[in-house]
Amino acid sequence: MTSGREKFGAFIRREREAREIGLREMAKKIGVSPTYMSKVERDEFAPPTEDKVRSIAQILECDPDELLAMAGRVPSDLADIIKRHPVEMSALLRTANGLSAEELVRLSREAGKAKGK
Amino acid sequence: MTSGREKFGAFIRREREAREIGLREMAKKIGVSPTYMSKVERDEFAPPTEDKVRSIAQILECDPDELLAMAGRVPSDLADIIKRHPVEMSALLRTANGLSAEELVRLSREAGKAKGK
DNA sequence: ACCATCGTTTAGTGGATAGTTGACATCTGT
DNA sequence: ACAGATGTCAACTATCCACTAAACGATGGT
Repeated sequence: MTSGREKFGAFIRREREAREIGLREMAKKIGVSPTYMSKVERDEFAPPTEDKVRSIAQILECDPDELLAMAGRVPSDLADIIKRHPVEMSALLRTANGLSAEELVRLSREAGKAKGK
Repeated sequence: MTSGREKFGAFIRREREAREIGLREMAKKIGVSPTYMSKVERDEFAPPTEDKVRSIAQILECDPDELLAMAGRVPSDLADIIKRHPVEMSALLRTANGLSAEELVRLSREAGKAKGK
């Protein structure tokens, strides 16, 4: 099994059709050719660059971070954050790995408190 | 501080020379040509792939996460972790941004407690 | 003097990434 | 009937990326 998760292309096709946007219209808004869009939506081509994925997220009104994850990309601002404190952030992420979504939210709140001081 | 602004190439050259390892020897251990090594160390070429950066870190006995950060790369295991909970992890990282190293260590311990249950 | 070793220069390669163009069949409304 | 919009196919292409080969000049030891 490649992944239990839905593929990037399949997801955006479904969401696009749900919003009754044509493939050509979508392609135009993003700034790519319809052909390319078609191949991406059928997962025949890899997902496009970060800026285009963000643009898609905006059009489909879905979370950019989630869509970028589906695209197999780390949001560039997160990459920058990690770069500022590589050792501590790596440790944090590795420890946070395996926590549930709820626990992660709690942890974020904890971080927010430290910051708010 | 482990100088935040030093370039990848300059850093590994300094560390390599400090350990009295020849450029050719280093290149051989990593599995690249001396030519390439030379250019990388003078920051004329971009840092190599993750596996080679990790191999360099081991030879120079320095932190792989830190070296990968200097190389402008996000460790692939961290990318995977983010991918598992994109929304929560993105929120966590963005909130954690701006915290000091000490506060980040405290936060990691907090995460460890939630996990250790 | 010799030459081995050092890092460097010049020039190039093979594969991946991120797309494009133009023609094509298939529906849909008038 | 046919005009227009829909998605799709085959066939490129351009630019990076990650790296190599061969020859080069400077340095140090015997």
